[in-house]
Amino acid sequence: MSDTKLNDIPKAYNPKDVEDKWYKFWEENNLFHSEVDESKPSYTIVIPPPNVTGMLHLGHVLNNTIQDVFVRYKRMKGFNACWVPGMDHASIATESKVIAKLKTEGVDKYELGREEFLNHCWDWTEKYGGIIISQLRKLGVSCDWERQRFTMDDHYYSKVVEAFVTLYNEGYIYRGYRMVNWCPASKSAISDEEVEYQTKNGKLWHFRYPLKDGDGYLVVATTRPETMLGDTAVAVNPNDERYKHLVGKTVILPIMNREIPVVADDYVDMEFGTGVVKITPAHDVNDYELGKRHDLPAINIFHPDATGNENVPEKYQGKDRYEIRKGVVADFEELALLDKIEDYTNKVGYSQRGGVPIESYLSEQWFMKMDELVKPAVDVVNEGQVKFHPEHWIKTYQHWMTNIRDWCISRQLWWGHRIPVWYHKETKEIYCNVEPPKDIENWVQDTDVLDTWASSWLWAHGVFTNEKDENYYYPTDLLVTAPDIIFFWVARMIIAGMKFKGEIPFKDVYFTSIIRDGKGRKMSKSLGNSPDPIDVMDEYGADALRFTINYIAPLGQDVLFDVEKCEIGRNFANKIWNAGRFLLMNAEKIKYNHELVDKHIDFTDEWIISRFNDTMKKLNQAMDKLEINLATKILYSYVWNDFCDWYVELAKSRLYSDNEEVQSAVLTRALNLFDEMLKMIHPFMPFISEEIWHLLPGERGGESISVAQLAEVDESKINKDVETRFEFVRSVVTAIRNIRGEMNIPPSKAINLVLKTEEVEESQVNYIKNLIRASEVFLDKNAQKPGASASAVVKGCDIYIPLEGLIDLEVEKQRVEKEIARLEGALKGVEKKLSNERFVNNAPADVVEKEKKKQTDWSLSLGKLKQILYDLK
RNA sequence: GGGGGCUUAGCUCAGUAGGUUUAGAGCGUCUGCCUUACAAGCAGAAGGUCGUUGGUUCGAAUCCAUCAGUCCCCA
Repeated sequence: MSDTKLNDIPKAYNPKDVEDKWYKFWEENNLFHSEVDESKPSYTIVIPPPNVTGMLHLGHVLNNTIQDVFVRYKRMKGFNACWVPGMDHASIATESKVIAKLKTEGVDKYELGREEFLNHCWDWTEKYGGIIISQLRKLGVSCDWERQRFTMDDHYYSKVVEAFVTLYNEGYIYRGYRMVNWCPASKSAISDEEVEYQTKNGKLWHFRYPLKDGDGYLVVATTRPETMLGDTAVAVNPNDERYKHLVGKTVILPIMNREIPVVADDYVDMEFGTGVVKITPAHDVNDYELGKRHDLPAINIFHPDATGNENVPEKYQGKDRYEIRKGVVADFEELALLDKIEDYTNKVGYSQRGGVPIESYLSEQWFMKMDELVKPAVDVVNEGQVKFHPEHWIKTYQHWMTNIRDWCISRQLWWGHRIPVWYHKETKEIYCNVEPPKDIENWVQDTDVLDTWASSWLWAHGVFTNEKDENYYYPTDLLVTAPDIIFFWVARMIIAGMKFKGEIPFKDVYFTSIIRDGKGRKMSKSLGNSPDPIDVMDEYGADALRFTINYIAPLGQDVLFDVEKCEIGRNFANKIWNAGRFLLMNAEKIKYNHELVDKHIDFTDEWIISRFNDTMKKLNQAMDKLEINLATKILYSYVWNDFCDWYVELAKSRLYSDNEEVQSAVLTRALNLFDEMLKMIHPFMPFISEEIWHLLPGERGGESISVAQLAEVDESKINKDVETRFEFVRSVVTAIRNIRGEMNIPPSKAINLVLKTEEVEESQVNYIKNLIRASEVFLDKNAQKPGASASAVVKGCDIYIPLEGLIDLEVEKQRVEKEIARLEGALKGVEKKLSNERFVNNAPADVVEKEKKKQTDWSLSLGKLKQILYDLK
């Protein structure tokens, strides 16, 4: 019971006053901590660990709000809910940021050395890791903070290394000298998935390569002139009549003055350029393959940072690849071997993290053989053990899985899980184990670390630090993630789950919308179109942001976000606040008495109870199907339309009655319904629901709404008959409000009402009277229409409003004519159906019955309206 | 080139299982209201031949095909 007075409850809801307070309360009381409890079913979510380098953005807000809604909902449904938070070390992203920071201080990574550099990374982690976590708290997430994990935690680190050793021992991991995607910025290999293709307006340079014997030359076209320094052949298509006679001949590679052969290969596209292509096996994947077929040498021309190495002319050594490009083109011009330059649009692969064009680069790397490993992961998705929402992502997943190539898992970086492999200084023997070799002085460890995703793929079980927990919480229930990491993470987690646990990592995968700005553009720092969620929460409240983002984010489609849209959530919060305020205000004068909760019940109470149960049922169904967007709409419409617009308005007459027991019964019931409604709201808007819940009189059971239990649906209370009785009242009231509106009769002006009907109950009439502010209502089954009056027909009931002196006959005629036209149109449609023999014979009987009923009802109403119109003329 | 999504009111989107009056909501627009919970509000209204063409069906926004436009992923 609260001693808050009305004066203490502000007219408008102010989230600032309440949000921090309740988060502190939840955390201090450790309400979201979960322990193994075999007597209860678990409901587990592992957070997609945000990068330590990151700041909270709207994508996180959507993603984490969805997780929180499900966790809170399940907690309130009696599950042992556990949401494990954590962070990802984000090897390449973090390392490049730390390098950039050190650079501003004039410090170089290599001068610093591995140990020192890692210390800086840990400092960075301490500093920025905390930011995103505290930002998440502001959003109200009910994570189990005692279980917070980091991919570089000792325990997790061990699991990653163990996984490597296992796969190595089983032959899934091997080392090889191969062509990889190379990021010159981070000087590391990256995986296929870390390459992003961008369309660029470039040039196509046509170079002349002189033939060794005799006159003439071949013209090759290239988008990358600088690579010609590493050319070891030119190639043509074997079917190309233009060049058949030249196959086997030799050309002189300009600048390098190297003799290189003309080879024939099907790979060459006769349509591209001149049909002659230069072959650089060391710097192009296709050329590499072609080179292997023709036994060509591969000449590497770049240092790891994509500057020229010892294999290029001295003037280009140490120069950047784009400077070399300029130089090479100039050289060709000078040699009179530049044929022409064309504009050309092509796709250039960029390093996702490094932000620079990648190189295809030959190097020694570690790879994971994927073809066997993916099989169980393909099956569990096909069989529906792991369900995708929306389902259509299955196709994308399966397509990727069945075309998968070996995964390059080594990175030439320091921040991350170091590859547990040592090489013997003398024998060059390879040792792979969790523990370093005993005679460590004779070995050197591999300097590379693992791809971040080769650590986070263990997240679903790796976050649990003992077997008891792992067995209880794993498989987890739900993974909520953006679709752009379906390959990086989702697919690989399923692979890892099947491989290391023999079980799926999660039962459902919810792919969130991608947030765009109001114009449909991706949120990006450079565009400056990405609002800071913290500012948004400061302005509108966390609840408002949470509700809004779910309200506007349909499953599986992009969501166009504008800060102003948060008004939806803010206004909704204000509505809830004021409904509460109204009830609490009355509770100061009227006694809350739980014993009266079932007393003085009429059809409006039964109606709202019916609506409540129906809503709860639909909400449960929506949540079961992971249709959170639908759930917000169900909730919104119940709260605003049913509860506030109608039920509260209907309840007023009895709250203001002179019977204290009636007052008490109505208020008690309303407060209890409001309580249940707050619980329904709570997973979506945890702060405001908690705040008001504590102001409610009566025993509310428990210290926090967040651990209260949602009402069970009582099917027997979903009452169609009662809903019909209510609908009659609503229709009559709406019809009369329409008349008031169209006739410009202000609300302050009292009216009288005549209802010509036999089937209306006194209580219905009373509610109608109150809601339309009628001074008198006359009930008469034989009523005659008063002279100057406005009329309507609702469900066979004639409504007359005498409007002597107020009525504009012309307006009234138009009103009635409009309604007649509408009904005639509708009737025509029905009659067309009913006159179609095939419809009557083939359609299900109940459908035909329904149409017949419509015909009868509308004909009746139409007849009455025509009479009314006739009288008006 | 392959795959996927989307196209419904001025805008953003719902439309679950083909039959819910002649398709709904929010925002915006228009009209009237500071009606003692809420102007962040209340009441009312206008506004759509559901992208095209065809097919299946007694019946299509809904299922199928085609085309067009648009966005994304993969190569």
